[in-house]
Amino acid sequence: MGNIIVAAKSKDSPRSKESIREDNELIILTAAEKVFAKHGLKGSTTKQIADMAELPKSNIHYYFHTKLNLYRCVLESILVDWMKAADTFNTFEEPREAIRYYVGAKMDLSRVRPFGSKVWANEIISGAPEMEIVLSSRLKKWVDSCVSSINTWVKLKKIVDVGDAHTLLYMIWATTQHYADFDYQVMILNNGKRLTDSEFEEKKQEVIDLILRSVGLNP
Amino acid sequence: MGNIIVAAKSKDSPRSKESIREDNELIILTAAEKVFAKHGLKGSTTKQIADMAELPKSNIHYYFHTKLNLYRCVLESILVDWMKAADTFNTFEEPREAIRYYVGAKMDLSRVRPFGSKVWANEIISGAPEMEIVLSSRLKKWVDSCVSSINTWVKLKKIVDVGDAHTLLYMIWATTQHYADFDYQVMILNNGKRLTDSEFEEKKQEVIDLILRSVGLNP
DNA sequence: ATTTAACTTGACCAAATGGTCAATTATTTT
DNA sequence: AAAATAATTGACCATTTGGTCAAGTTAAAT
Repeated sequence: MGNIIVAAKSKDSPRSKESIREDNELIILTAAEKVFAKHGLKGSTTKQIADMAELPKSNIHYYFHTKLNLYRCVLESILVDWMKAADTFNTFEEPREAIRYYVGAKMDLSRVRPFGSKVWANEIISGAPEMEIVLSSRLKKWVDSCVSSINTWVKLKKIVDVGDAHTLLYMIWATTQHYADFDYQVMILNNGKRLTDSEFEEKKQEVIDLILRSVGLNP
Repeated sequence: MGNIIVAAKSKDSPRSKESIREDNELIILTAAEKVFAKHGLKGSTTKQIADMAELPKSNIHYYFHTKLNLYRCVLESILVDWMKAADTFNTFEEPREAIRYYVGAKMDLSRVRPFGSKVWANEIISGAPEMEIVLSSRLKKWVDSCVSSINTWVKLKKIVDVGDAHTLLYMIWATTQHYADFDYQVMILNNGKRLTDSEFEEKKQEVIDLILRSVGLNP
């Protein structure tokens, strides 16, 4: 994420239609992610998104038809990154490594794409009216497999008995996403200064250690 | 919270002006809390709030003047409960009891007043435009004292060295508030059924145990 | 009983909003 | 080069919105 490189307009080398569409869709998606993160679906206006994207409002409608459709596209695009991080959980046999990498990946995501996390947070807080299906199918499935991994670790006495595995999972999600969703509060309580990269790395390690200890593993 | 008892209108016993105001303010605040929780400040309409309160829209403006003012009142009223729970943290000498009671109190709050938690979550996600002062004064002060308690425990070797005490605090906040803010997701992942009271008590205990272990305390 | 103050509410309004459309420009295809 | 397709954008519109107001009703004060 971050910077988007836009080819400078020039009479000499016209941009191809394909790249125009790709560029503009990305510009709009990025702008929309920011605006939706701050104001939610209903609170965001197409005008705001257009201004953020530095494009006329009609242009937004040309590429995404309706605000609701754009919103859904934003959510979907975030989900891609989210699922990548999710995969790391099941690629490690040992709980120490699985937790370490998964928590790390989720912390990184909070750092790199905070707006995306906020859009999803807003969506779920308001009852997931647009993404209920995703939650009850794709997410549910992943969570189930994750829960059974944790239960296996408990049975093999590799970690402490945590009761319902969901509780552990929620703690991981909540704690890591806190640094994205509530970044503003984190900043204020850090004496008004945004965490530097190295500070953030420290916190990441602290979170990993806390969670490892919470399941009885010595970091 | 929960049910609001409204005196039945009757020609025989007219309600006093004072109680009319008190009743209506509470009815409106409660309705607004629900609506703001679901749609955020900008996404909520005074009409929605009026409908939820079963009062004409003009009535909302009569009591609270503007939507923004009503929103601020809702946030303030939630803060009262929030600060009560916060007090429990500093009323115990020993970390085990302090954590146990504070986490328990926050979990109870998530259960009893989920809408309030969501309104605050929305406010902070969108950059705390209305409540920045509260965060950087009242909350900051409380957090500072809380951090020094934790640091003392570390020095006295009563708990493990957790690094930055804020990290522990954020984990507690995030995990407990998850059950309010993301209650819908919790429900979906609980096979579409809302947690029963006894299930919730189980989760509460699991959360407490996880957090105690995370600081090296045996539950 | 009468005056005063507080509560109630439908009608109304200016501003903002999501979305459409037709006219124009730019690229691609034939 | 001409026809066809895609991108751009200002003007426009119906609907929704926060908020006002004046006319009515109810309770309190004299």
